[in-house]
Amino acid sequence: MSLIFKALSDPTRRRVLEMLRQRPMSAGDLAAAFQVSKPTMSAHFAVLREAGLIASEKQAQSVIYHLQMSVLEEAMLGFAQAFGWQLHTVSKPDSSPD
Amino acid sequence: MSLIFKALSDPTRRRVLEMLRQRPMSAGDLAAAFQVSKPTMSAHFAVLREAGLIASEKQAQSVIYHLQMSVLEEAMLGFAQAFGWQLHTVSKPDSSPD
DNA sequence: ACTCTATTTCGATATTTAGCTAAATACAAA
DNA sequence: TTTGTATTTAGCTAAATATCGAAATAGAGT
Repeated sequence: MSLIFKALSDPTRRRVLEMLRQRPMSAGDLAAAFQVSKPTMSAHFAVLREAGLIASEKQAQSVIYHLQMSVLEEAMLGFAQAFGWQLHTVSKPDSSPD
Repeated sequence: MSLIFKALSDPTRRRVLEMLRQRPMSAGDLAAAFQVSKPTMSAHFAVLREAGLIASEKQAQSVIYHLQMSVLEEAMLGFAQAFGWQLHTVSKPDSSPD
């Protein structure tokens, strides 16, 4: 729980999660969306990975990250419960029409 | 949002919030529930206060802290929304019968 | 075997954090 | 006004974090 909240305490990392909610993305594509250096972004990815919030697969030269929605959801669920709230899924974001 | 998640990233501070969900408590009573020194607890209170999660009134010698439930709730609500969840209040804890 | 691209690791520095003890403050009470 | 109780501030250390540029690694393509 601490690792997850720590990961969420940085706005860059929260935005990464929101971006990954739309679709999986490569480290480079994600990094391009922010002002900081790639090594810094790589460190942010590591924090998110260690919290279990994202996972990656290698694809050719690229590393593709994707959100581990269930981990985020269970953490929020547990926390919400402790404060007398209930959490439920409303919708997934639109996927691009094909 | 960052201040709130930062505040929540420490287990001591999360437990303080849970205790204050039951009832307002003095700094000393709260501190007595943990192993760490009172100055350390005071620093934790400061972090929670700066995040807006708790507030205090002076009462004689004591400082009574209470949870700012609405701040916590709005933060969670906003975050939940960004991930397609909905949050709603289920119950308040039992107050002592009189 | 090179070379290019993508990403991470390394090494450095600066800042923040959590913890402590000792000292200061605030207020009550004697 | 001195004493006692509650809490915070000050000053410190050790550990963790965020950031960078440079170097290392991994794969693909030539």
